[in-house]
Amino acid sequence: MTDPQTRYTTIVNRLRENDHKLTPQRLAIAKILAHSEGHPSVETIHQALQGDFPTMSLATVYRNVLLIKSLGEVLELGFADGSNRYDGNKPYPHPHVVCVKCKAIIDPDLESLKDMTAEVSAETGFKILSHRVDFFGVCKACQTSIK
Amino acid sequence: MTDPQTRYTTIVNRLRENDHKLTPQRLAIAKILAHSEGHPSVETIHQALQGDFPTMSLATVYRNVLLIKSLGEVLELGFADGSNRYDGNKPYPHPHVVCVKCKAIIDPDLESLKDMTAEVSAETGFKILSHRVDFFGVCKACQTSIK
DNA sequence: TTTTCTGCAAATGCTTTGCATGGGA
DNA sequence: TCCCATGCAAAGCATTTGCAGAAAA
Repeated sequence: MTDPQTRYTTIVNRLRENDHKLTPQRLAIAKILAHSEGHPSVETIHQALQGDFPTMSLATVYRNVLLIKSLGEVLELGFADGSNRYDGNKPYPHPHVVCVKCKAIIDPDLESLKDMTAEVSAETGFKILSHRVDFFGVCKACQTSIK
Repeated sequence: MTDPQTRYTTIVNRLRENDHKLTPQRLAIAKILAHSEGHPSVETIHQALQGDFPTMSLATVYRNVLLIKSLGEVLELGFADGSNRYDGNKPYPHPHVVCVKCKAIIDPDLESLKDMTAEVSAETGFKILSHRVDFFGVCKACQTSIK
């Protein structure tokens, strides 16, 4: 994981460079994205800020996540069920492991990803630019939970 | 690619086994899914059937794709732009290679996929159930095309 | 005949947009 | 001061659902 403080600074700088105002709401959203613990959804971000900004609207979260995404500082993960999750800590393509029960998302380090990319290239002749690699399963905690 | 005729028969049998009526609309949708040329969307399927069923509603397509999916006979591919595409020819998780220029989609055979799944399991402790592995790049033809 | 399926329209649920006010720079 | 940003509500969009009539078995 990248240092959240560093990521936060980077995002704020990028906002400044592009002449976007640094409102308290915007900075608060940027801070959450810089951490991106558990890969938050818009809903999660909104709820997390209810304490500090009781009147903050969902629209503001949507607008700012979209803005930061347009600056290339957040990775959007759209899923088949329509849910969108965000990662502003590692805003570049990387593998994910998703728990189908508790919806937790983990970033594994996969040694074999480089080899697989090479294999794809060799077999198809494609020049590979990016990827979306997700695994779905049940996390340790959910495997042992009594329910 | 699996023989579309075989896939069609399998889907129809599965429908019969589960006591679902074989309406003309349902069978027509099953036939398109059995071929799944170009990984059709609901919209695409609906338009393709306008000739034979001018009054067919989108709801019917949605309901039947959902039904066949619930029988495990179609793979749903949700993309970041919100579009959902379906594959009833190979209804199980498999890797895709997408050309970002001409939108061609290839199904590569990746030897390293099994190893990667094992690596994910070993590193995270997850019990892996399925995956979504897509690579994006430029195909051979588009690499050499003069533009 | 019985039960499911279809077509239509209304209702979702998530995301975006219009507008007037509020607040950065 | 000058605009951009926010909050609210309304509008969009793709998908789902309720209902009455139509069709499969």
